[in-house]
This record gives sequence, C-alpha cells and structure tokens, in this order.
Amino acid sequence: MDQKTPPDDLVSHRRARAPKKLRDQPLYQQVDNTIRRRLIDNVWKPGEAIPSEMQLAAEMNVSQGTVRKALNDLVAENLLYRRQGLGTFVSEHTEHRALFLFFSIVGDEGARLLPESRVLDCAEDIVTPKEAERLQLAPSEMVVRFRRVRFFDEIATIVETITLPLEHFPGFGTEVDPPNNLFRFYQSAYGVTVAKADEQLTAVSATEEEALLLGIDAGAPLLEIDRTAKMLDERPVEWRVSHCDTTKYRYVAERG
Amino acid sequence: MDQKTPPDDLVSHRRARAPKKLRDQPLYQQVDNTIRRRLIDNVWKPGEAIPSEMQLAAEMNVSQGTVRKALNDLVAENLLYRRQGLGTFVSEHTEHRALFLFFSIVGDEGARLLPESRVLDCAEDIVTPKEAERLQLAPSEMVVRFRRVRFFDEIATIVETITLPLEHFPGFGTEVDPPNNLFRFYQSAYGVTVAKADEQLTAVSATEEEALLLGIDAGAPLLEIDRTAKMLDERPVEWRVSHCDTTKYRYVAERG
DNA sequence: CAGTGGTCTAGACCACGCG
DNA sequence: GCGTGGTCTAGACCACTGG
Repeated sequence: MDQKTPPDDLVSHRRARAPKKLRDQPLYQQVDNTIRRRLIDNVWKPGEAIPSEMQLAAEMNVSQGTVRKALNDLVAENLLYRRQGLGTFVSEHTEHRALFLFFSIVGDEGARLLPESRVLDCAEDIVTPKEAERLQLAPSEMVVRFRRVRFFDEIATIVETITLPLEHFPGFGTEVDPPNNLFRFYQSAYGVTVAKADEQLTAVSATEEEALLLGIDAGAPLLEIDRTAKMLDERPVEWRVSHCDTTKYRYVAERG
Repeated sequence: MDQKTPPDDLVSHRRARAPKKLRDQPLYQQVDNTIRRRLIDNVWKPGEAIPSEMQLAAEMNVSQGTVRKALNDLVAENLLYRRQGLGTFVSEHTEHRALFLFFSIVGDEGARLLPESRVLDCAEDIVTPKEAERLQLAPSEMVVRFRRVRFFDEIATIVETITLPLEHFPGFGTEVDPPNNLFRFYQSAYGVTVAKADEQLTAVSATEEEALLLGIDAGAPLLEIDRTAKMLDERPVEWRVSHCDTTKYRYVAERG
C-alpha cells in the first residue's frame, strides 16, 4: 500500500481537498489524541485494559506501528502501562503511584512512606480570590476547604490546607470524611483523575498554631509546598498548601 | 532477511553458543550503550553532530529503525537533540539548557533569569566527611570549596557553598576565577559534562552572616537546596548547598 | 495453545536545510 | 538536488501470560 490510501476515520478531512502539501497533524498524534480523549471522557476507566494494538489499528485504519508509537508516548506520560502477554491498561492511583508520582517527602534513608492524616476542620465556603486564581473559578463559586495534620511514624510533620471546587466534589466533607489517600478517593468516588501537578516551594515561619500542632517553636522554618493538581485536560481540581517540618523529612527532586 | 543474521560487531557473542533461548540485552539497548559510552568518553563532543542514522546502522550492523529507537531514547534523556534536515547533535550547556534543566528558581511572573554572582571566598582543602559522602571521595582527597552570593535584578537572593573534587578540576579557583555559568565552564575548560542532579529541599533559619549578606533578619526562613550534580556515568562532580530567600523568588517543580 | 506486547527489519514517501 | 531526520506501513519472530 502507498503511504496512505486515506484512512477514513481519523483523517477524512486530510487531503480531502488538498492534492498535495497541507501538513496536518501526524497520524500517531491523531491516534494519541483520540485515546487521550477517551481517557478524559472515562470511556476506558482506570485499571481497565484498553483494546489491543491490532484492534485499535483496525478501528482507526492505521498500521499497528503507528498505534504503538502513540501508546508508547502515553506510557511515557504515565497515563497507561503495558504488560507483555497481558495488554495495555489505564493507570490508576494505587498507593504506589500516589507515592512515587505525587509524593516527594522522604526520610533520612530515602524510604518513602505515606503519612497518616488527622483532619482538623472542614467546611464549604465561597472562594477567596487566591483560590479562584489557582482553581480557575469564577469569584462566586463554592469550594470545600479543609485542613489536616499528617504524621510520619506518629510524628506530626505536615500541616496542610486543601481546597476543592464543590462543582466537581458534591457532598465532599459533609456526607463523607476525607480519607488518607485523597487522589484515589477522587478517582473512585468522583471519577476525577489527577494526572499532573505544579508545585512551588518556599520557606516560611511557623505560626503559633502550626508550632503547637507540630510540636516545634513558633517562628521555626517550614517548607511550604504550594501545589495545584490538574486533570488530564489540564483543568485544576485541587489546591493544596502544605507546611512541612523538614528536620526529619526532606523534599526530593531529580533533574536532568 | 531473518530477524537477525547475527550482526557481527555488537552481538558477536549473542547466540554464538546458544542455538535458542538465552535472552541478552535488546539490540537497541546495545546501540544505546555504545553511543552513551562514546559520549562519556568524549568521542563525540558537546555541540558536534554525530554520524547519521544510516552511518551508525551500517557501522553497527543493525537496521536504521533500531538505531532510531536508541537515538530517540537518548533524545528523551536530553543527551542528544535532532534537527530535521541537519543531523543529530550532542547537547551542551547553553544558557538555555542550564536555565531550564538545572535551574528552578523563578520570579512571581514565572520568568526565568540566570542570576549574577559574586564570589566570597575560595580555597583548596581536605574533604569533610559530609563532602566525601556526597562526592564519593576517599577521606583524604582534596577539594576546592567556594562560596558565592547570587543576585536577581541586583537583589541578593542566594548564598551558596560549592565543593568540587580537585581531581577533576585541577587549578580551579587558584588559576582562574569561577565564572557565573559554572556548568558550561566545567564542560569547556575541564571536559566535565553535568548530565543530571539530585536535589533535597529543606527549610532552615538564616545565620547572622547570611542575614547580613541577604539583607534580611537573622533567623528568617530560607529554602535550602542540597544538590549533587553527576556526570553521564553517574559519578558525582559537584556538591552545592544553596540557601535562598524565597520572599521574591520561588522554586518550581512539575510532577506527573 | 492463542493472543498480547516487545524487538527487528526493509522500504516507502515527506519535510527540512543547505549548497 | 541531495542528505538529513520524521512519518508510516507491512510483516517477521520472540517472550510472556493465561486458559
């Protein structure tokens, strides 16, 4: 077959009116976008297997190799994972994934532990200007706001404030208690999958209240992590400001 | 051709004594390693073009597609970059690369600027135990240790201490002054290419001296970035501890 | 055993940069 | 025009998983 006997589905417009030239998006990008769309729309749900390469190739009228390139790109983004002999699966927020993809606090030996949590307070409210900016909400929208203390090995280490747009999380905090692994809960209870997060780190001084909660002196230095978590389509769904006592635990990153 | 009429160079041993079974490394991995080795050994230097896919494929007796997979993996690691119609090139520490790959401090508007630097002191010395651990040196080895203040828009923002193993940087600090863009200097003057870095972030209190240098109060919270920079072969080459005043500038990261 | 993904090849055409 | 990388296809065999 010539490079393309126009594959109908994806590229019905491609070269329909253009005998030559006219560079569209590459085929594998169109496949990528199609699959991405289905993930966003929850057509394929976290944990489930998606169709095989051959099936996708047949459906989209492209070669297996083209589908493979798209799939491998999505695997590189951690949206899918593949197991030889089994199939291709939609990533989910298991303990492990939450730990290694979205949690960067480790102990002196580099061991990662998911901390325990105790909720301090929780209420619905109108967005503050800052929250509206971070969550891209209109000035009058409602949010759920709650604070909690997090413990590593029984030692209070983090105080954090979390804000969620009520629109995506109806009944949150009033009908149910926030569990420890929030991302997994967002996914299972609300169908909201967190795919990426932007973080800004600064150093701040502990307030009186924080000092009391963490068992340290007021004014002691704390690491502030200001994090906006986003869905697959880049829409922000959670704003979290964490104040961490870094005397026993540190934030780690790898660059390059 | 059958999947492999044993390509001589890379896999002379592969299936030499094994009629079946015996899984070695995939071919594209062997190609990857061969190229990586040449980068480590400076056979191909930063900024230079490496041979074309066809040439490499011919040299290593594999198909163009196999070479391509290896090259694309190396591009994903930022060790190479490719320009259509031109060729494949070894990455170098340009201002841009230094800025976006190894520098994470940005202003309120997210704009990235490379700060100016003023060196405070610089001397050769025997390693401390901490330095020996970070740089993986024997207890009696010599290092160069220097401190500097860094300025964004004329405002002192960072105080940092940098330690280099003298072995890799003979004459550093005594015969030449440390320039502002260190990574580029390591590369051009010593042939040392920094390929990755591990960072640990904590919050600390400003010492009297730091407070004076940064124009803040003693005890004010500072962001400490403890960074070990490594070469292509993972050997550490620089240890840097930066104390940053994050009232005007922040550390940013992206996860997921 | 059949079906999945993983590796490898061969060859086509396209888009780009340069002489 | 020629050589580079970029996209796409077709088809082979291997390795793993499950029934």
